[in-house]
Amino acid sequence: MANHSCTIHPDVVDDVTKRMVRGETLNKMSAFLKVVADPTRLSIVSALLIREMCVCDLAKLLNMEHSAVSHQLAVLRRNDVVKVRADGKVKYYSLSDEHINTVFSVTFMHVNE
Amino acid sequence: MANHSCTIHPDVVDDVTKRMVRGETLNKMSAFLKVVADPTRLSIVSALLIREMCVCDLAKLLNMEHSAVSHQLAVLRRNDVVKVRADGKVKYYSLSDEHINTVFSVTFMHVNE
DNA sequence: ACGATAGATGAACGCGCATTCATATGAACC
DNA sequence: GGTTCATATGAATGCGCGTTCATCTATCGT
Repeated sequence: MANHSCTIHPDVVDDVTKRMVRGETLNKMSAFLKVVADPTRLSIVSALLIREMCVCDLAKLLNMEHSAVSHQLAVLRRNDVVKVRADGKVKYYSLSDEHINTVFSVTFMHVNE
Repeated sequence: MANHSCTIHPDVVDDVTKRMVRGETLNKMSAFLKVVADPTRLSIVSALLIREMCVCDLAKLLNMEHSAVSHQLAVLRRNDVVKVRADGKVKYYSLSDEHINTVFSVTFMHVNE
């Protein structure tokens, strides 16, 4: 893939290759960040940080169709960002992990310089 | 956009609407997360966490073309994730912010359960 | 000044993925 | 059992964006 090798510091490349995070771990990290990077899903996270909510209220809150909300919740569920609690026909979603909270907070601080 | 309103808990919707992060702040957060969510850019961040590097070495390290690396570095630069130091014709990139470090670490812990 | 090397940038292709539409499941109430 | 309400899911469309190719700028050495 790479063209004419013009590596300036082979020793640096070797050293970093050994020590950096890569492979499957990096793919998983990328996948997780992609999940929360989507504006719609980040809105959902932002709401669930305050309290658990049902799909119906989330749809109203975000001014979206139920279907779209449900699709995004499925993505969040598959990636263990949210968990579900059923109460009759209503299903309540909440965050499943403290890490989400931390990532959200740090990102919030970052964009506010 | 939303269809027949079937809101179950109007009070909850009102409350969360007032307290949740939204609007421009949320867009900025989403944009930042998208930037670091890309596998290629996350690899670059992973490498720069260890030490500053030049484009040439990064290309070798990631087995990519210089052009692709340069494009991604431009994205990272525009979003204040990395900063540049010029030394002759060689340019050394490094992370510009401690927040990146935190987001990376927390994400790493998250994917390792 | 000229060639060589490091990097940047513009344009275009191609794919991943979010939204939409339509339909399906599943629980509650009669 | 059938209807209604809350949510889920499958298929199809459309667009954002990462990669590639080609070109351009800038800096060093001679």
